[in-house]
Amino acid sequence: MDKINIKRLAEELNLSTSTISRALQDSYQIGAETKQRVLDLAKKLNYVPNPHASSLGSRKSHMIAVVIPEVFDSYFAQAINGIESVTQEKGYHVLIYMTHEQFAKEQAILNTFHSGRVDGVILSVSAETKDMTHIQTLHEQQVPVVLFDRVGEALATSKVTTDNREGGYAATKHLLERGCRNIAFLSISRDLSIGRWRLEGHHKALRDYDLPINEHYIIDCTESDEVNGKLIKAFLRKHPEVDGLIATVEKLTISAYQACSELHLRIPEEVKVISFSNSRSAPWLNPSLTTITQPAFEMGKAAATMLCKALKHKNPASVVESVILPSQLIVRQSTGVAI
Amino acid sequence: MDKINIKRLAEELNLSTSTISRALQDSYQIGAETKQRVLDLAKKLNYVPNPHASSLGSRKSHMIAVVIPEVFDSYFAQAINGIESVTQEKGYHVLIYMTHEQFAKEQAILNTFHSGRVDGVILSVSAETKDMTHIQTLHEQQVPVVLFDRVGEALATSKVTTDNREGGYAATKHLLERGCRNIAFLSISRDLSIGRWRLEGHHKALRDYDLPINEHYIIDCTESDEVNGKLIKAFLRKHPEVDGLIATVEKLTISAYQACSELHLRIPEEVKVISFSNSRSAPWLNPSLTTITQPAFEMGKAAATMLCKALKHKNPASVVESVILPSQLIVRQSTGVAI
DNA sequence: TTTCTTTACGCAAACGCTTGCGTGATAGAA
DNA sequence: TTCTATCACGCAAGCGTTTGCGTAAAGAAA
Repeated sequence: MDKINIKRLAEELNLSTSTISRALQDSYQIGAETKQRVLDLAKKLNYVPNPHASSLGSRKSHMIAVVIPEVFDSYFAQAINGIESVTQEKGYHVLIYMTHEQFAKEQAILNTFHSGRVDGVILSVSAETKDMTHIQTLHEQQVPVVLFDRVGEALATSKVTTDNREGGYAATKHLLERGCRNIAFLSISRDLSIGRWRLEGHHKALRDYDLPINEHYIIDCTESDEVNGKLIKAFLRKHPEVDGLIATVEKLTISAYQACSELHLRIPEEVKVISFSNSRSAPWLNPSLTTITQPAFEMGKAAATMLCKALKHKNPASVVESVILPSQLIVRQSTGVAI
Repeated sequence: MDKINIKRLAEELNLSTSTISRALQDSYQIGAETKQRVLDLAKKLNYVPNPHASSLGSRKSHMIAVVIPEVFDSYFAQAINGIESVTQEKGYHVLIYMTHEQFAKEQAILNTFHSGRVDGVILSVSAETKDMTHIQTLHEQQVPVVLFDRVGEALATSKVTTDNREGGYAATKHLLERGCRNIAFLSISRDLSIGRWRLEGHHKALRDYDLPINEHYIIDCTESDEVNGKLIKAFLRKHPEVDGLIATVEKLTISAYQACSELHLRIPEEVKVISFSNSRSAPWLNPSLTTITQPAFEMGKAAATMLCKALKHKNPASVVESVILPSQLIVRQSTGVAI
């Protein structure tokens, strides 16, 4: 499987490289049929033009820079800061992409990384992602990828995670110790390893306390805050016995608070809430929020460090390592402590 | 002023391009003296190697991609989302840089944009930035830049801002109507246009209400949350008459809440707080926070749209436009409303 | 039929830098 | 003095596209 470039396409189709180039650009100078042939072969061979050659030739990079003072609050924002803290000193530039939790977008994005657009990838998979072959493929083409936070466990790539099982366990244990007996678990995705581990920790804690595991107490949330709010509200109305809520991601907390507020359920008196969260404002919420917080900045830093290290290697994709950073339980009012 | 490239350097110094290239890479193959000559000339000519040519030649891009599901909360994170929403559909890739509020970093970053690393720039200047020539220079070299939020007003570039004066006015007016008479203004930078306008609106409101303008009530905050907390605390202790606080940026709110908490000052009873903020958790703070909020997502979107539009032009840097988006006063408990 | 347009494509020169290999000097070793 | 390293640099072939210009073929106009 040698280099697949424009010349290769040209030979294969008995055309000149210029024709290929123009066909790919949908130039008016190229006949419809020829265009189609080119497009077909390109797709078949999974051809992605080399962006640097394009940029060099055309004098346009198709890149725009966003320069901002800072970005904080919320897990990923902090992680980006961590990443940037090492990349900038190592002389790397960072491109940023959002999958919006869509598998298709994630695939499309990773697909543009083939012809050397980037030297490496730091990725946190989308909630929809089950199939990991697009990551595997990238890895096989020697572009190193380090997964962080939301990882694909089967993948033989570098990983940075937190002790999610322990986190789920600690969260549940804390609620149990505060007297909760009917704990609902707000989940974003059953597929995400992160969610699975947290759930497993949750179950383990329940077992350790000889409590039953109730499938109905696991609420599968969606992308939409609005929908989630309704979901949680409906759930709480249907299950008035529920006295504890575990939000597996930050955003669900807001929906939960909102739902409780609308139902006039008092936190923590009637329902206690704990969340996996990295929000700086957790201490200042009403009531202040008990959290399991991850070392977001450090995780970003670790991911970037691992990637940069790999990149110095002759065979970057071959150097894989994993770290698991500890998360931290921070007790506040939402689980019923006095000030 | 023609193209300044490696060949040009070579001719100028009577060396070969390979020598130049190696000298710039600090290769062991090049003598110290020669290296220095090259470096000197490069600096003198403000030479920046073309990254695409480098990447093409060396087969490494020095770029890493960060792919994440989403990033929300806080102004810049939301703005990035807005930017990405248009760039992804227009086929641009976005590089992200953090200045950490340092002028030197901002300069250094923009400096790498010369040899076409990017087609355009979306920038929000750092708090330290007074001199705007680095931006001007970029603009003159035909790389279009659109300033957003924190702009340099003298610059003839595109801009996206909010009606900061009106915001400052509205915030002050609101506090005055709630009965405040001694309002402190927490500022991050006197240089930032954004701060100046907000302050001006603040002053105008005071004048309209026939109240004196007290210079001592303007607190110049720093980068450090810790320092800011102390600053505010010390201020409040020294000025017990102060009954209103305007935080010009989100992060100062946390420091303010903290300071009040430590001094056992009750919000809103003793001190009312209003903040320019985009935090999603504002409604859930304790007490919930009255805010002037900017349309962050829309601003990012507008900036990216303007940039993309300019980029289609033959002479991108020449197309400049400005939009001013309205901010919104959202009244909550921190300024004393009942639930 | 001749001439003029289109249409559809190929040629080849950039684009600006990297890098393997080669080579003349200089220096130390024998 | 001769031989062998080492040093310091130049040659030139890439890297994979883009694009201005040229042209054969085919159809339209005359």
